[in-house]
Amino acid sequence: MYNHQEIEKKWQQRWRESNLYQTGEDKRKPKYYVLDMFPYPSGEGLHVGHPKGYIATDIVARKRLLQGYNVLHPMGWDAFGLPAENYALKNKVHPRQATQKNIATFKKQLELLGFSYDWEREINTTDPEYYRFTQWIFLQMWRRGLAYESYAPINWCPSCQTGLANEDLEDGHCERCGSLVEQKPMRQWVLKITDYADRLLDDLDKLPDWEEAIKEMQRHWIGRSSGAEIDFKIADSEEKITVFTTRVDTVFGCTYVVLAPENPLLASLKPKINNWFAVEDYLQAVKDKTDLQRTELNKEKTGVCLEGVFAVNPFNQKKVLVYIADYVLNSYGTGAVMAVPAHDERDWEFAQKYDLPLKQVVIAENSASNQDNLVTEDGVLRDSGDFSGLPSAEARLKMIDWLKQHDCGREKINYKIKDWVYSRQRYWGEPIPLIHCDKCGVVPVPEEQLPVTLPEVESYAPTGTGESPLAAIADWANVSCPHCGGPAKRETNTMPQWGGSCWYYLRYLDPHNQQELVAKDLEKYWSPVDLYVGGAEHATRHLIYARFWHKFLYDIGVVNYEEPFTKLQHVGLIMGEDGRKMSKRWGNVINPDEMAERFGADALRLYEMFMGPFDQAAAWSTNGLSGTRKFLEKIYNLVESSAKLPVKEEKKILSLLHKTVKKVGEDIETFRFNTAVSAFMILANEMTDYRNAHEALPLAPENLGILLQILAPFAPHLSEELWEKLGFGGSIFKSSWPVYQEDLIKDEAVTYIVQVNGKLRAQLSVSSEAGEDEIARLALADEAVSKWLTGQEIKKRIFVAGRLINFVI
RNA sequence: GCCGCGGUGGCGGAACUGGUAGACGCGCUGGACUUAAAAUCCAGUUGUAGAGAUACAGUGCGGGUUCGAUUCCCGCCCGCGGCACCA
Repeated sequence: MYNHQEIEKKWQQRWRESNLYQTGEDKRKPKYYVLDMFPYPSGEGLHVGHPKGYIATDIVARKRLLQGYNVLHPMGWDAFGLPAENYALKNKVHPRQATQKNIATFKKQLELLGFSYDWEREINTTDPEYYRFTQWIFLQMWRRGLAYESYAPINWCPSCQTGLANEDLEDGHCERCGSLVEQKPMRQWVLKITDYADRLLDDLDKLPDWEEAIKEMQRHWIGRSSGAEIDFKIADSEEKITVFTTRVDTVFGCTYVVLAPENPLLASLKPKINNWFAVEDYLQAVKDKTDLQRTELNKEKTGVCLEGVFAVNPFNQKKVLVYIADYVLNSYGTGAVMAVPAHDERDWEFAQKYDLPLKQVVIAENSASNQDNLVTEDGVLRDSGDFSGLPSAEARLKMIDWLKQHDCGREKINYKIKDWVYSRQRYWGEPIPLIHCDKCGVVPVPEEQLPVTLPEVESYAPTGTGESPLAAIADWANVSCPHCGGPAKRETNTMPQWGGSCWYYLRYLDPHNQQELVAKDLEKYWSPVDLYVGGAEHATRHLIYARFWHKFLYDIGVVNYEEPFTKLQHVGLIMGEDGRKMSKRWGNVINPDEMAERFGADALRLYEMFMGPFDQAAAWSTNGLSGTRKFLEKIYNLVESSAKLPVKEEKKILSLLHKTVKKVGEDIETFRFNTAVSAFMILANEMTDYRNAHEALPLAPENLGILLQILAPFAPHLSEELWEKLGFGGSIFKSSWPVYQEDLIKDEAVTYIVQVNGKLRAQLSVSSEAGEDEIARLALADEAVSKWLTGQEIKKRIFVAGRLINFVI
């Protein structure tokens, strides 16, 4: 009887006691670094979806172990962040205590599933010994001008009472709590990720083993577009309006210019504006709109003309009208556009509404546009002075040259990605290691004084004033300036959730190093991460941030490689049995502990891999889990009966075993675990059928051992147990990954299909040596084939070696 | 609107570079064992017609290329994910 509870407990204990999963350091062996995205230890514990990715990495890690690699397979905790803090607030416990408790739960759950983590290397982002280096990296960025103070309006979550980065928004709402986010001007620390935008974009091409989908998401997020800035002088004034455009070629079609309502230029234009009251009304109306209302898709465009103000097109000296309108964003480009209604959809809509003139200057063949007088694609220029007759692409280059020569414009590249708002007005995060001195300005905390630890506070509730709760701790916040010794104040904002996860994969390489974040030789040996598995939701957050920090660390010589993660694989979600996302709210959460208890961790591991393609979402089915459980029972019974039954080694099954070794090996590499599990099942079914029919086992014990070796990464507990039962001795993971034999895989007989006009009419089993003519002769002799051919002329014969023969009549 | 992914039995899904559609699993139906049930084992399970051999239809829809299309091309529909007035 297969007693999974006993077996799994026994082997988990043995693995622990023998330190089986301690990372190998034998420098003669090749290395393999397999990494999971470390979890945020929430109060709810793991549900059955979390381990899916961990099972896959565990399979790969165990296979590499059997293949003789030094395998690094660590786990840790991304434990700073709002949920722990909110939980702590509600339950009046310190976030540290809540976090510790949650980590203990998570760890226990992970151990129940039999993962091969090296717990010696466990890390925790909230450990001061860890975050001293998070702070250290921040300081290096500050020193190089990559961290700066900004007073620009930022996203503010009124419920979490903190500023947020662009990446923290979903549909204009706070990603954490769902509240509508407001714009609020306040002092913030911001990281200059835009300095790295080009490299973050271009280097994606150096990552062939990243899924195209994720790279595409990052490309869009970075959103590089190249074009030009053009200066429009204001008539009878020293002021000018600079616009950004990707379509300089349409500049002769510009019939007006539009400023974003927030554009600061408006204030200096005020004296010239004849209808200031109307303008003020409009500004007020815009202000009253939420961001969502403003960006609503089908909203009709609105705006107000600045009467009395004219902008001058530098190319033809034409005076055009100036508008303000909220379809122009102040946060992108220059906060001003030249409007070319004949060649831009938005300008076209606006011009229709306000009856503004339209001038076509690009003629495109086969224009796809179905709106009158709107041509958005490239073409050939006309009515464009010296540039008439040029194709758009060429015109753009020449016109940018012209702008440079006449000093009224320049080439310009814009990005959608914004600098990373990096400070939070909350308690449970890494303190930002800076000090404000009235005399010396911003002064870094000396590196030997790191970490700046979080102080104990009475209340970690957010203040809502834009200041962190840390500001209220006078004896922590008030310090003397490290520079001049005078009275000074600590920076009291903390770092965001995503800070600690930007470099954690480096800390695993050298987790106890007190001197530096990672020793050079260890970094050189283990980097980069060979395989990184996690959810696609991190595509434009963690994965961009981490790449940014990594490139910075490369620039300052801390790491050797420009990209941290060689291969990235995303894991599809596991949904509830009702097809909805697993959540307490729907009551459809399945707990892995309970499933492991009932069916066994091995059956659970196998089932999660069997559910479907690894990267696709799939709905949970406890019935499905009973299927992989039955499969394991079959394996158990087969091996057990080997003690009682004679062995009659069967060539066909031995061949199937070797085919399975090949298939499973390949499927693990390509993340097609579902078909690997299916291959195991086919083999087990064949063996069981044989045993039932012949009262004998078709495979000798050493061949059963091969089966166990390839099964071991999937079902480690059972494989160990049966390995021991067969008397092999020692852990199965100290053995090696089997090599399949080509000669055993080759089939002696091949099944040919016989088609007439492409329709299947018969099957032929022939020797793999047989040639085309022989097969044709055999096929024609077959009654099932000949009856379709009598009285017909065979026009053509198609032969595919090893597969089919097709007669065309 | 743009970008990406997907649509195959009652369900989850197989099918390598165009070559036996529905592997494997779940569920269901019938049978064996049992006083009975569960478990287990055996058989069946895309639809239509037929007792049956078999025939025809069939991979979201409509066309096309091909001896042959789930696979390639053109035009649509639907679902999921991302971005979204980005000039």
